[in-house]
Amino acid sequence: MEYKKEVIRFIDDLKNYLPHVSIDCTIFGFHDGQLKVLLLRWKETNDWCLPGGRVYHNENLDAAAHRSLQKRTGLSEIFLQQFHTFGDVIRYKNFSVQETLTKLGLPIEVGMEIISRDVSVGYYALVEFAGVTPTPDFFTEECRWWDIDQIPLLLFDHNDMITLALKTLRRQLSYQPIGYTLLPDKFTMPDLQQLYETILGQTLDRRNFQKRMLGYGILERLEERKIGGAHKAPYLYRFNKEKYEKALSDEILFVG
Amino acid sequence: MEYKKEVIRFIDDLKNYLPHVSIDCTIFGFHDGQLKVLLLRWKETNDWCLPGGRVYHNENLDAAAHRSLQKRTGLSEIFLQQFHTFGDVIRYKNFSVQETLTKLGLPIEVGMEIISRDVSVGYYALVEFAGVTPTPDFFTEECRWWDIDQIPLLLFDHNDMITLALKTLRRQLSYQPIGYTLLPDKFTMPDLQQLYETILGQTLDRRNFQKRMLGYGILERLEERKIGGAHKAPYLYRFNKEKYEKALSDEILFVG
DNA sequence: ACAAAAGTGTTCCTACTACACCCATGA
DNA sequence: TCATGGGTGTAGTAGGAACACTTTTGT
Repeated sequence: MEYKKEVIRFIDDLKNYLPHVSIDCTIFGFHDGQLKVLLLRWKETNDWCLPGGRVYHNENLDAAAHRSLQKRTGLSEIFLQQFHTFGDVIRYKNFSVQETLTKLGLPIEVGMEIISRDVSVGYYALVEFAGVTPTPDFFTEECRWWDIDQIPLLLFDHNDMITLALKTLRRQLSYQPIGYTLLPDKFTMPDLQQLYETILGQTLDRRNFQKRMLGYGILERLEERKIGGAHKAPYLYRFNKEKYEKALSDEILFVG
Repeated sequence: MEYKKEVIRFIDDLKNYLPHVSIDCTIFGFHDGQLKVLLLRWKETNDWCLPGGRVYHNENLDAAAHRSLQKRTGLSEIFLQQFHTFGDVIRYKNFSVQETLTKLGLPIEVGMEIISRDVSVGYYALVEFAGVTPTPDFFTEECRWWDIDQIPLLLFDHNDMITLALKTLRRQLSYQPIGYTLLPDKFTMPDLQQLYETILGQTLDRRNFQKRMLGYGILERLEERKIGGAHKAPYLYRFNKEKYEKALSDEILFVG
């Protein structure tokens, strides 16, 4: 009964959105030396997909992406970047509408909305792992992080989206700094290096990496700390926000 | 009478397209040492804009872009690249619907369609200037090239689109070769250099430029020719298509 | 013969790469 | 005390940048 009410509300809500336009977000997080992506599992199924959303009639595209992301992660200020719009007619690989609707107990009306041909604008986000509260949405009952190299077969064309998001992120790394929104406020140089190595999928020289990073002048060194770890205690660093923003807009050539 | 019939056909045709989704193309050409963009002038007005189009319900986004472009330029095989999707609610700067509809003698029904909130996918194309037959569409009566640095104030957010298209093109130049579709089949090294200089907006060293270009192994030198010009006759070159395509997909680091 | 453009090669310097030793800490 | 990881500096090298003279052709 309660569920039925929700469905009605959902269908009603659809009128408020632009038809045929959707957004999907590849949300990158970093934890335990692993690059991770936030995925959702549909109710009553074992099918996973990217978090997404729709756009209100009077809402900017970027605002819609931020709104969706905020709902899924609880975060409001995040690095969010549009990277590609997916507009093929056939975007529904690995997806049996009939089956899913039956499992969800949804009327065909909803199904038609779901499978209506959408042009989907792809965004990727870089968020601080620890600050995220994964939250499922109406269609889904589980929301959790997946290691980037263990992503299962996803619904729709979402595997392609993640692949292209990662490719774009890697390229972005070559002309913009990264890390401000992926790392906690204070972090060590090895932390930062591990992040870069994980994104790029290759190891980097410790000394050269440090030289380069410091050379860009966007880092501030604090006191020694990093208590708790074994071995020699590494320094903690923090991004200088102003200089970081400037480097972002200047598109300085970075790691390549 | 004939006009009225066309309007009816136009309105009827709208049903075949995805609502709220459009595409716009920044078509770059190169002539007389100038980078140029193809613009359209609306009937009965002095308002210019980018060529664009809509997407059929069963048509891929890229296909729609190619189709629109083909209509405007007569070219079918062109380099076409999606670069950004423009999704702000307010994309209608410099545009008085009322006034324009009156001038065009169009019913309000058409006006509503025109000003309905669209998410527009931006593409840019690189075409060979000489091969293009600029062709106006239903709403426009003039279609011609404009020098990139003399673009007037355009309708909608089309000035922003051109700016971002050029920025993306410049960046693309740093990791992909350019020129295959912008230059005629045979061209001289100074031609190619002029193209690069025009796009980048800066002069380059003749010798270093030649060394680098030849170094990438995508050019074939032909016989001396380039008849007609004064002074020493430069060699003609041609792109090696296979190697060019490979360089495109490899994303080798190029001029930066 | 001269002016204007094109062909070609070398030197210089910067920036990235590779690499080794010492220090701090927990077990 | 030893193993592990972190802090730091230097030498080598490859590739981009700067640069000059000769050749061709039309006027």
